[in-house]
Amino acid sequence: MKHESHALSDEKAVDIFKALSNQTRLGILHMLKDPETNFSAQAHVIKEEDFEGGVCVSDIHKKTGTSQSTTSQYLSILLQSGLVETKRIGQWTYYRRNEETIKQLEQYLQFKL
Amino acid sequence: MKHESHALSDEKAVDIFKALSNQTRLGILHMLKDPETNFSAQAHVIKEEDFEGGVCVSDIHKKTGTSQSTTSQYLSILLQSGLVETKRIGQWTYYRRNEETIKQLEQYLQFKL
DNA sequence: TCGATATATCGGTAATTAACGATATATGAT
DNA sequence: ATCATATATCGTTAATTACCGATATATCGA
Repeated sequence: MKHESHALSDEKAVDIFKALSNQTRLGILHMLKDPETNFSAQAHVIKEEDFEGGVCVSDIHKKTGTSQSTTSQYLSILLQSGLVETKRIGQWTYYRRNEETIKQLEQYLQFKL
Repeated sequence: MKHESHALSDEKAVDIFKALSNQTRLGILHMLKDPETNFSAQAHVIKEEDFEGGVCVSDIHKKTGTSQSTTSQYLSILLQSGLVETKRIGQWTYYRRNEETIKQLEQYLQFKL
């Protein structure tokens, strides 16, 4: 049985809006929407490891035009807001969109904003 | 003939997210969703003046818990982002939600984010 | 065990935002 | 013309955010 997604609080929504208030972070979210086309074939997306759509930090870093540390921090901001989720596999940390939160944000806009 | 609402650019979307990244400004937008219940009956919403749903700055100020100047600035931020529209009538400046922009933001979330 | 690679964290400076009180400006009433 | 009310703007300080380079940590391969 799949648990229901409960509605976002205003405080949580503000956190998400803050995370989205930056061109680079918004760009990361865009790229992660279609990893196949946005990242090179040799990107370390290991299908067997059950984290489909995940992209490692260094691949994201190459695309952002910001430093490695900034990329890492931005990913952590996106993570804390719930917009992405993460999994460590070996020496890599993969990030992918959390579509559940994104759906909740859509609902917030439609019904609560 | 009604002109089409064109899609938001990423830059414009970031501006809107910035405007929404603050509890007070988000609260103003919420209040303006239902002016009848959120503002006193004697609020200066003059129907003949053709700006239905508009609420004047001082009425909004009373509800926000911030100073008059902060309220005014926050309204100006919301205005610049396009989330509200404004009309001066006599000595009052009325603000109301710009549902067109809000709809565009919903579309942005659904199709571009 | 020793490097090499991947990522996170720390410590910093510059820029932006939050929020205020004081003041300027615009309008309306007397 | 003068005063009162409504709103905007200015000038300020504190807090937060945008980044960075340097360094710490974790994992892999030889």
